[in-house]
Amino acid sequence: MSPSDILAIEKKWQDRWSSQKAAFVDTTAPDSRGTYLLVMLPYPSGDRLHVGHARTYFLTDALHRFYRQRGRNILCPMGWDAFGLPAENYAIERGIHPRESTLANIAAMKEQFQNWGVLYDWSKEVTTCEPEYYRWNQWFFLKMLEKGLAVRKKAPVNWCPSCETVLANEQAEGGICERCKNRVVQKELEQWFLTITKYADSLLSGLDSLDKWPEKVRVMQKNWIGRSVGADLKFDLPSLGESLWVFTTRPDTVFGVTALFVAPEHPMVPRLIENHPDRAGIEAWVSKVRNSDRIEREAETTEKEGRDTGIRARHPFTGAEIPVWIANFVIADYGTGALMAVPAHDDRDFAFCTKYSLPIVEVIRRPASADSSIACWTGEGTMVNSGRFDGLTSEAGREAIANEAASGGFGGPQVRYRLRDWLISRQRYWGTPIPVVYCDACSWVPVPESHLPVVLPKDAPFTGKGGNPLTKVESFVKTPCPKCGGPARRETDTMDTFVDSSWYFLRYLDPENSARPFDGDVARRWMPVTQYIGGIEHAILHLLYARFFSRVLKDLGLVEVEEPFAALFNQGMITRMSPSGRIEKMSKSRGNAVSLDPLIAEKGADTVRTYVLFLGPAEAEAVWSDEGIAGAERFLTRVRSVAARFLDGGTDPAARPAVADTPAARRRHKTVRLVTASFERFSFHTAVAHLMEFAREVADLLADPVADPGEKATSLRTLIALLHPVAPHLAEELHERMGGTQSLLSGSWPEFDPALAEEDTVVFAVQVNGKLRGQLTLPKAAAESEVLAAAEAHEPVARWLAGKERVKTIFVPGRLLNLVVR
RNA sequence: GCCGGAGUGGCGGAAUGGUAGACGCAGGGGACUCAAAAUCCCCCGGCCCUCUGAGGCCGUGAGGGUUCGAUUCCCUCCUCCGGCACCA
Repeated sequence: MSPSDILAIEKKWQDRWSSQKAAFVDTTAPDSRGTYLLVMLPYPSGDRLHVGHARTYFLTDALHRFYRQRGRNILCPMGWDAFGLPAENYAIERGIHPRESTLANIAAMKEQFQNWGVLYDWSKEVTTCEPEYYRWNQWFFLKMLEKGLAVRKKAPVNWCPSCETVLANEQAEGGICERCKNRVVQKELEQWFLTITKYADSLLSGLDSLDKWPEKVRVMQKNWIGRSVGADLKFDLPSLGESLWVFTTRPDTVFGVTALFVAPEHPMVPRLIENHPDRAGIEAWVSKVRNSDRIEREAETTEKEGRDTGIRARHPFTGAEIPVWIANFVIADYGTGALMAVPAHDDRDFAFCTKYSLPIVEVIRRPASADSSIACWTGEGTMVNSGRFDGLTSEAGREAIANEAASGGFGGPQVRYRLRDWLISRQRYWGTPIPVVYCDACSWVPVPESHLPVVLPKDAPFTGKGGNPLTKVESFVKTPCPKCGGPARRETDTMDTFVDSSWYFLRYLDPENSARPFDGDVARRWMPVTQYIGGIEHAILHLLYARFFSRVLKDLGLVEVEEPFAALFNQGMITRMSPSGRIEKMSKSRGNAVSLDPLIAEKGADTVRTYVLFLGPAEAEAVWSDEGIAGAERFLTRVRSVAARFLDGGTDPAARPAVADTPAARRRHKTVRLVTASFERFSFHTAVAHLMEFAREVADLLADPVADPGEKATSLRTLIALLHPVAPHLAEELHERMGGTQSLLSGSWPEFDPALAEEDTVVFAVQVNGKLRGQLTLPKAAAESEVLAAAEAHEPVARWLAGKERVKTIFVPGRLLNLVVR
């Protein structure tokens, strides 16, 4: 068959699947329910999708088709994460409006999906940059405002000078902008936040129920949430008539406190230094620290620095006077932004106090077994120099001190999280307008629900200068105050695009709904998502936000489930040798991407799909090799020629086997069992391997002139049906030529008989002292005595038994006999 | 540093307590062909042997352990990859 024939057949089936709406599911029908298979929605980028991207879609499609063949009612939708910075930057560079380029990209990607033969229920398509979608972002925002879950507050935030916007904590990990990889700087700004921290405990404990999520992702989320158990303690500042709160995980070391450290951003800093003789010098130092970039400031290697405020605090237990310092390493928005320094038992405090010659007091005696050369003991031990607490273990001490603080009214047990509130304001055009109006008289006022959507104005000056183009669209900015009717200004910040992806899977279920974001009853029947598939890069960001949204929606009474994704699968990335000589993630910018379109035009989508699935375990990284595809190509060619030979031979394609139990039937049943199990455990590469093996067996069977015609036809039909998830075009075509009148997509998966799926004769391994000494072909059901008799009569085994005393015999039915001799 | 994951032929990998290397790539040999391509068949971890065999020994990062039997379970170590990292 020529390449053009192959492509023509692929086109024929693609057209047929799409015209017959093969993937359509009526989710809104009163009793509809089923399996929800979801793949992370793509960002419609201007670059065409390459091989590295395709893996997710191919394996999702294989599952989708497999489950359809097995008769499940399965929903697999697709949509577009259409807001985002690249489109806006493109507008600045090329003068093409983001909407225009985005819609063009969507059309191009959709065509690619069509050419790959991947099936989606396009009637559910969601495009997040459309007002019909983002109006519900605005609606959720208003609901969250009502509930106090959306708040405007001043906080230290990450500002990316290159993207000219603030970023959420999750999007500025390690002080690097997640998008452009530039360094971010700290700024103190008033911004909109979603109070994800209110759900910290629920987000953490919910992880335990996600037993079908990769352990890795759960651990990453757990660490990100960062729950710490300890105590809050109050230190009075008698000279100011105020007090300073600290959080510590080690209340047992409280008697070793020799200083308090506050963050340069701490609100009390101005008061602490107002009477300091070198106030100007300290202020200069504070602002220098505050303006430094995060990566520099948070690096562990950064030199610890501080300034003594001159203010003294009173130790709540000893009454001692201890100095209050401003320290550069104290993080403002963690805990209380202040901490108690215990240099004897904390490495950081030790480094700081040594540098500034602050006293070091040991209050935890290390266990006798511990290394005595370590200057700063941060482990557990026994309390000493701690008054009446002496002798307590660290563990008991933590509780005792915290309780003492509680009863004394100067603190108590406390749990703190590393997680920060989700900063959603973005000073960019291409996003969901935040539905708020600023009025001189009324402060900020929410846009009334009835005025939604606040539509993003089409015309905006994309100059790349002077920040957000939205601020320059007067017709958008100027608006009457919804409360007093006076002149007011609209909020020009837009929402983080992760808001869009936090609930799109709910909109898929009911995309036409114009009265509500989605129907609650539909959501009740289709949530949670049965299987979610996507890249590990979203382990924290998207998956955490979506889990947060689900909780909020549950509290709003819109959904019933707290966890939106029952099972998660992260496919491994595809790598390839770069021009630099390294094996790297496939990407256009690294110059190692393999374009899909030409490859498909040359070899057909089925071949590319088969090879990509065959590369290796789907969850592991896979190295692409240009030569390897030959194997997939040969395999499909063999299937074609085997089928052609059969069809030319004039045997009835619908024939059934005359006898149920034949060696060929056993191989067939076994293959069905193996391939079914492989798909069930996402082992696509072994599924293909079993199919390759079976294709050879079928070829041999068809070449056998005396074989049962019914067996031949059935084996070939089985091969075709099993091949469908991997190479659907070829499978559908051969199925049709074999007389199939209905698509393989509906309920065509072959059943297997467990009794026939096992070989009836097997090769028994005979071991002597655990070493293989012979192989005996015997009935699978052979009893121990039969195998033993055969083994003893078997010369190579007998040789090892001669003159030895038999100590023990281990028999594994159907597998092996091990004779232990002395 | 802490937390995950992984180390198996020339290469991708299979086998999760029971015959290590399924399936495929690359390589070698053969058939077909005037020839080539394609296709088909065979071989393909290393070493050893005057019993060339239904032969022996070694072999799944290294070392130890449990077991009749370990790629698989346990301990120690090495290497690589990923994540987090001044969060008190």
